[in-house]
Amino acid sequence: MMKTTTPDSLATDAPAKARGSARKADSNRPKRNGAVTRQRILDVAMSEFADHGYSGSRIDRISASAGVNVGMIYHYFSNKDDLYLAALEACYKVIRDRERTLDVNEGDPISAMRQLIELTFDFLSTDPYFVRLIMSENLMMGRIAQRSATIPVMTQPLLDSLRTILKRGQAERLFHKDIDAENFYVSILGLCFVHVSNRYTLSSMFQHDFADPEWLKQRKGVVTDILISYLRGSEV
Amino acid sequence: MMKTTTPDSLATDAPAKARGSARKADSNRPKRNGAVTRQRILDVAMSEFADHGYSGSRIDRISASAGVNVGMIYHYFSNKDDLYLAALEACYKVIRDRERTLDVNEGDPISAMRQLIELTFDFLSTDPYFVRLIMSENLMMGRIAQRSATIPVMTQPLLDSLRTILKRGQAERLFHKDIDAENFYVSILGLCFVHVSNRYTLSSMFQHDFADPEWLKQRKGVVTDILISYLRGSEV
Amino acid sequence: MMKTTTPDSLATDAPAKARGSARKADSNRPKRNGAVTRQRILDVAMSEFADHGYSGSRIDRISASAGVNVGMIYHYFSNKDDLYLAALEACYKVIRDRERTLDVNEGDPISAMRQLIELTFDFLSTDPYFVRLIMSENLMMGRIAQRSATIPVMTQPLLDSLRTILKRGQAERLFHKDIDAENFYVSILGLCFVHVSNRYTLSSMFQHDFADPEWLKQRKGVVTDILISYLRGSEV
Amino acid sequence: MMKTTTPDSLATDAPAKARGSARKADSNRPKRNGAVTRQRILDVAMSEFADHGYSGSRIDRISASAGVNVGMIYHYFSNKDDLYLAALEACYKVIRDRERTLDVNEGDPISAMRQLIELTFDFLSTDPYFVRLIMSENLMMGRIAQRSATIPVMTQPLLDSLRTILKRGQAERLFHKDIDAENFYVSILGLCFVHVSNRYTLSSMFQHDFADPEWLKQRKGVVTDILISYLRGSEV
DNA sequence: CATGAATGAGAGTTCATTCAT
DNA sequence: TATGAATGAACTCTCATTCAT
Repeated sequence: MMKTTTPDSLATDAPAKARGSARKADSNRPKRNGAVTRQRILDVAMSEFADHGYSGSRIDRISASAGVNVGMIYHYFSNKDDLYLAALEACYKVIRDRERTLDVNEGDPISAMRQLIELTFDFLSTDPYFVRLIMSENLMMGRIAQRSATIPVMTQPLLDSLRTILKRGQAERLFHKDIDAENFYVSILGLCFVHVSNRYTLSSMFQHDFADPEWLKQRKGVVTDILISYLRGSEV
Repeated sequence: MMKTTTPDSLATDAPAKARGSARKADSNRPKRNGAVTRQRILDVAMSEFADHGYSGSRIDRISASAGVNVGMIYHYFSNKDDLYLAALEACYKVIRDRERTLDVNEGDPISAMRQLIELTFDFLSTDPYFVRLIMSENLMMGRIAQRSATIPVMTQPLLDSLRTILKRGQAERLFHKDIDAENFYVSILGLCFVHVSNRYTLSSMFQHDFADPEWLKQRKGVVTDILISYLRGSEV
Repeated sequence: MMKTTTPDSLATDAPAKARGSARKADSNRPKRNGAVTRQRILDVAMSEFADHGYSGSRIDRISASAGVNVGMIYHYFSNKDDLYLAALEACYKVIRDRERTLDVNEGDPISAMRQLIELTFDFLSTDPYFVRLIMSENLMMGRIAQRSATIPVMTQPLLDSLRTILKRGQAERLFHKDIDAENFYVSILGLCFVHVSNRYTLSSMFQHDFADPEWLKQRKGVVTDILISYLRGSEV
Repeated sequence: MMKTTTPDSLATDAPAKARGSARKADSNRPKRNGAVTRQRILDVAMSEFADHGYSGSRIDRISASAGVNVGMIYHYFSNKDDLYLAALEACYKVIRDRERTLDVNEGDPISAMRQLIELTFDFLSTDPYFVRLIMSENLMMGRIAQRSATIPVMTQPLLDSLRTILKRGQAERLFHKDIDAENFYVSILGLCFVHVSNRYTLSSMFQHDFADPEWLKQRKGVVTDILISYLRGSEV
C-alpha cells in the first residue's frame, strides 16, 4: 500500500535533529530527549492515521515505526484519542501556517486569490495525508476535533486573508458583491479536495488515475477558472 | 451518535415485505426467506458501514440490527470485504438510478444541467450514507471498489447524460467549448460533496452546523451559480 | 493437497450405479434412492476423514462433494460421530475382505505368508486412506472405534488365516515355534504401515519421497525378508 | 481422556524454576519473565497437540493450562501453525538428543544396535506424545514439518550413528552387507512405533490393551529379535 | 425424501492499555 | 525515562446441528 508521507520540514517546530524519517535504530540520536521522542511519535502517528484512519491505525505499528516503546506513546499522549487529536491539530497547523506565507495586501486581488487557490490545490494534492486525516475525522463525526480549542483559532487568519482579498476585489469592482468569505472557502475546498479525497472511487468510475501529474496540472487550471470566473461573474 | 438512514424505498428491488427498517421481532415476516434476509442484511450493512467506516463497522452489530444470526451474514456474503463491496455497489446503484430519472434531451440545456446539479446536491446532502461510504472506501485506497465490475459500468449512463447536455448547450452557443464531461462531473461532485464529507471539521473550523437546512438551501444556490456561470464563462 | 482416493470397486456392495467418483450433478442418477445416496455419502466421508482427520473434516464439504444436502447426512447417519464410525468400519471391511481372498491352505506356508505380507504392504501403500483413517482414529484414542461391534468380529478370519499358516509352517519345521499370531500381525502391520503413516515426517528427515514406486518396490522386498527370516530364525 | 505428559526434564533448557507441570497460580514464580513464559507455553502446547492433534487442539486450553493470557501465545509464537512447528521441533530435539547419549563406537556392534533399538522402543512407548505429534503432522501431510530447517539437520547424527554401527558390524562379519542405514531405521521405527500409534485400533481388533507393561516387555524382546536376526540373516 | 435457511456456541486472532521491572 | 510482558475484551469467522418448507 502506498504510504502518505508527512512533510517533515513543516510538521513541527522541533529541533532539526528530530526530523527526517522515523527509524528504528539510530545510534546517533540522543537516548533521552523527551521533546524529540514526542515529536517522532507525532510524525509517525500523522502518517499512520492518514494511512489507515482512526480504527485502522495501530498503536503497535506507530511505536515500531517511531522506534520507541508502546509505553512511551502513553507517556506522552495518554491514549489513542489524544494522540489522534494531536496529529489532527499538527496537521491543521501545517496548512494554516502555509496560508499565512501569502501577502494578501500586495498585488492585484485576482492574482492574490489565484495564489491562495493554487496553494490550497497544491498542498492538498501533494500531501494527501492532510486530506486523509480530515476524512477520517469526519467519518468519526468529529468526535475528536470537537474537543479541539486550537482548530477554530487557527482558522481565523485564513478567514481574515479571504476577507481582505474579497474586500479589495470588491472595492476595485473586480469581484461581485454577494460573496461570503466562509462560503467561498467551502467552494475552494470542495474543488481542491475532491479529486484527492475521492481519488480511488473516481478511478473506479472513470478508469484512470486522478493523481496523474498531467491531469492535476490541467485540473488546477480548471479549478482556478471556475472560482475566478465566479468571483467576477455578476459583471455579466 | 447520529445514525445515517438508508433509503429503504430505493436501495433494493426486493419485495415490499422486506422493506422497512430492520427489526428484531416481526411476527408477520416469513421465518425463512433467503432473498429477504439477504436484503435486510445488506440494508443494515449500508448504514453500518456509512456510520463507522470499514474497520469501525462490526459484524455483530449488523447481525443484531438485521435481526439475524452472525452466520447468516457469512452465508450470504462470505466475508466482511464482500459485504462491504455489496453495500458499496448498492449505494452507487441508488444514485446512478436516480440520475437516470432525468430526461436530458428535453427542455433547455441550462435547466437540464441545473436539475442534474440540484439532484446531486440534494441526494448527497439528504442521504449522507452515500458520502460516508465513498469516503470510507477512499480511506482504504479503493481496496474494495477496484474489485467491482459494475461501478464503471454504472458510470456510463451518467457520462452519457452529461455529454448530451453539454453538446446541446454548445450547439446552442450557451456553453463554451472547452468543457470535458468527466472533468465537469468532478467539479459538480466537489461542490456538492464537501460540505457533507467535511461537515464536522468545517463545523470545528467555523463553529456552525453545515447541515442546517437554511444554510444548505443557500449553498445549493451558490453551487449552481458557480457551475452554471462557469459553463457560460467564455462569454466574458 | 493430494487427495486420497477410496477404492470404489471395493468399498461397498452398493449397486454399480452408485459407484464412480462423487459428483454434484448427475442427470442420470435416480432422484430418490436411499441406498445409493447413503453410499455416496459414505464414500465421500471415507476420503474426507482420511484427508483431514476427524476434527479437520467438514460436514459441509462432505455434503457438497456427495452432491447431497446437509440434512441427508443427518438423515442417514445421525451425526458426525456415527458417520465417522460407518466410514471406519467400511474401511476395515475392505482390507479384511481382501485378506480373505487368499487361500491359506494351499501351497507352501512360506509363500502363503509372503502373499499375505505383500497383500498388506500393497494395500496400505496403494490406498493410503486406510492408513490415514486408522491414524486419525488412534489420535482420538479410539473414541469411536471402541463403540464398534463389527471390528473385532472382522478380525477373526485374519487371525485364523495367520494361525493356519503358522501352524502349517511349524508342522513342516519351516518356522520356529515361539511365534504368536497376533504378535506377528503387529510386526507385519508395523513394517507395512510406517512408511505410509510417517511418509511426510520421514520425508522431512531424510529429504526424499517415501511414496516413490522404486523405493516402495525395494522396501517391500526388505520387509518380506525381515519377516520371513524372523519366522525361520530359530534355525540360526 | 487420558493425558499424555511431556517429559519436563528433557523438553527444555529453561531454568529449573520453570519446570514442573503448568499451574495456574504459583506465588513463587516471577510475574514477568519472557523466557519462562514462552517455555511454559511450549511445554503445554506439546502435550495439547499430542492429545488432540492440530485441529483438535485449542489455543484457549493451552493458555489456560499454561496459566497465561491467550495474547501471550500470539506474542511469542505468532499463530497456531508456528506454535505447532515449535512443539514439533522441540519434540524431535528430545529424541535426537537422547539418541546421542549412546556411544556407538564402544562395545560390540550387536549390543550397540540392541541399545539403540531398545532406547527407541522405550522412548516411543513411554512418551506417547512424540508418536502422537508425529501422527498428527503426517495427517496434515507434513504441512508444518516441511517448513522446518532443523528437522533434517537433527537427523544427521542419528544416521551417522547407525552407519557407524552397521559398518563396524559388517567389518566384523556380524552383519550382512546389504543393509542401508536409512532403510533400517524405517524398520526400527515401524516396529517400535506401531503398537503406540495404533494402540487403540489394535485394542479394538484384538480386545486387549497394547500399553500393558507385561505385553510391552515381551514385545520389546520380539522387536529386537526380529531386527537383530535380520542383520545377521545372510549368514544362513 | 429433500432442501438450504437459520442457530448458537466457540474457534483463532487482534489490540488498546496497564504495570512490574 | 524507558521497556516489553501481560491483560481482557472484542472481533471476524466457522461449524455441527436443527427445522420450516
